[in-house]
Amino acid sequence: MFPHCLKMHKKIEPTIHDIARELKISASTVSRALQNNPRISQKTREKIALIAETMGYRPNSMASNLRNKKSNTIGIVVPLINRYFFASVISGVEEVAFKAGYNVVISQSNDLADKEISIVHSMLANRVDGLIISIAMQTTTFDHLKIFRKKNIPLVFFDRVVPEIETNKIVVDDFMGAFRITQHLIDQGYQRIGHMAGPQNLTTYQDRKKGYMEALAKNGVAYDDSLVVTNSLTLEDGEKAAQYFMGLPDPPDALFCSNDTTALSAMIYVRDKGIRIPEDFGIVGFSNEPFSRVVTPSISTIAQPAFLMGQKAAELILNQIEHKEKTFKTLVLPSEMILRESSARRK
Amino acid sequence: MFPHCLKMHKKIEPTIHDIARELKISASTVSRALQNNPRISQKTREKIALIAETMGYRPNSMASNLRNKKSNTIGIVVPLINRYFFASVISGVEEVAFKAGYNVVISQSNDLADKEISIVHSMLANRVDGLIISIAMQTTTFDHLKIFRKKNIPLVFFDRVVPEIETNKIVVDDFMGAFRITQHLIDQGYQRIGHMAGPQNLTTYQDRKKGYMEALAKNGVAYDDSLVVTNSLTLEDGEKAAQYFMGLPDPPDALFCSNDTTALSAMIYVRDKGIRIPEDFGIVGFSNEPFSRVVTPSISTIAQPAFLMGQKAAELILNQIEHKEKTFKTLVLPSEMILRESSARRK
DNA sequence: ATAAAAAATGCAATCGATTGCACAAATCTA
DNA sequence: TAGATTTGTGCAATCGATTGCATTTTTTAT
Repeated sequence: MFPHCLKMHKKIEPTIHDIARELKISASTVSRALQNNPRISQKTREKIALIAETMGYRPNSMASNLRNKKSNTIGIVVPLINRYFFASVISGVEEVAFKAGYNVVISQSNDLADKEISIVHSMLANRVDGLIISIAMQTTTFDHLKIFRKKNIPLVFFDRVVPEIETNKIVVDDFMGAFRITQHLIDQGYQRIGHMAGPQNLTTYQDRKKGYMEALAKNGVAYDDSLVVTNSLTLEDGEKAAQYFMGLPDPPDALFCSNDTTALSAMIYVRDKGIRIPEDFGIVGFSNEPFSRVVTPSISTIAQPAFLMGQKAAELILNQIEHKEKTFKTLVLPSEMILRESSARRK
Repeated sequence: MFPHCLKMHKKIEPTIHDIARELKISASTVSRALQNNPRISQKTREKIALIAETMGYRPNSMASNLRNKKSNTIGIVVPLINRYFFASVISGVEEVAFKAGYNVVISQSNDLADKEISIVHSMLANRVDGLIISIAMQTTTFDHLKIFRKKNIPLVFFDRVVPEIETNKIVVDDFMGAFRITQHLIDQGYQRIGHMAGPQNLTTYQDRKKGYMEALAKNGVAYDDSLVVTNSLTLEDGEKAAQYFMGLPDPPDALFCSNDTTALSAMIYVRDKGIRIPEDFGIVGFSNEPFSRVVTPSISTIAQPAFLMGQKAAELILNQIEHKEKTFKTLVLPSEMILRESSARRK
């Protein structure tokens, strides 16, 4: 209505057209100059850069995203942001993505399938250039993820992967980690080793259980179903399971828990029963939570390179986005066994 | 070139124009129908919804963002994503933002001023509708944040705020928390209480120190500069400081640390010297890190409602974005004192 | 049946950056 | 110096959704 009013609203962002008008040239030239297109002479480029600077010009990424059909955004979906493992992965993704000029949009499923589906659809609508995801415990259908394959949008699974979808995946060597730490318990002289297993719809927990079973088998120990409890691996689950184990007629003398949380609560339960750890009872966990190192006794566990996992996930997805990499890999990152007090029976 | 080829590339996303063509109506009508604009008849609206559904239409948010000059995105910048406190805040922000239909883009400054500035500029270029930030330890200039005030882009500080910038802020009652926990130490009969202070350019750590000093003053205890160490509050800093304290001719018999990390490392140092905690030496921290509850002895500390803080931050920024709220508040969330073993001298 | 009012739809410009192609200017060649 | 190159700029369409205004269609009133 009153075009001159624009002068009053200093907050209005300058565009390439404003720069063009200022210099009495065309917007195309400005656009090209700002991209350092060699077709524009050095002289004009400098002139334009100067004006852009003084006007406080910042390219409107919504406009260029639209034109380029590229959002420069990577989506990441995790069950819960404030879980150390996931936060570390996110941290790794962010680091690599930021350096490459990408934004990271984040969402959490709270381990609920419905929320996950809703999030993923929202990411699709927002035209993320790629999605990095660790699926929710609850998730059992995968149509929302198959869309990515159909539409050829880069997709990377980490940690909790979907076997039936062919795409890039990054996992930790759960099997090997579980195998080695179970072997470690055996080496320490523990005889009856129980296992706290996680939801068996997730391959990670399947593999941990398999590793446990394999170690037993390798050592000629018969598998005993009563020594395996499957639950959701919460603090409470750990305590309940410990109660079950210690109530058995022939209780175990060691426990391999599928995460550190349950290892901790089980440990506290056992200790409060007056049983000495590690002398009378050994406990090991999985994941190397920050607390595992500092509790007493400190908990032996398997460290997963979470930050590295995030970096690798970002690299993989950037490769797909920018180099149109077509082949899919499954990266298996080595896990690291960290031996601490909770299982150190033999010095 | 070969328009019919489009049929081969099923991956091409349908637009409102495709829907319009299909129904031989105009794109405007489709657009309005999809927004449930009452100007479009019920009949056509249903027809359009049906076709949109079968074509798998998803609005291109880049296009509507451009047109509406709104990104539907909230930026959040934290020093480090995988720190429990920050991860919890992010989690809270995400929850509220997602429900309101906003995306959350995340970045970490690694406590580096330069990276923070770079991130903030990138968020500006990406036209976030608002920014939630906890500044880096290193940050000492604030031009990159003042831009938001100038351009009238909603900005919310949390935890680590900038006093000189007038905007919405959310902090925990650091002063009160520090005061109460110092008072607690005094009540437990500790006589010489040291303080491990954090970087004094951050108000949070200033306030914690002030609370400590106030508690001493209230109880007629003279402030002793040699009992205060200021550092960056890392694990190593905590150990070094503990070493310093215990080497004093007249060492303290209790320590109020500005975070749990240093409380832990100091505690380990002191304990390893054969000093009994809490009998001979009391230690309290700040932040209620997950490990504080499970270490031995467990650490008394001040809990900050991180998740709530994130929710409130999101609510504040959404209010500014959507209701153009002009007035600024500073929300002071109550901190909670959590008493545990490390300071429980008197039963 | 007809004018007037109301309802439904379409046209065309817009948001800001990008880019193929055309055109103009500068430089070079003979 | 005319003609051929090379170099530098501009025009106008495009990306997909939105919206003020105009136009068409339907409904209501007379």
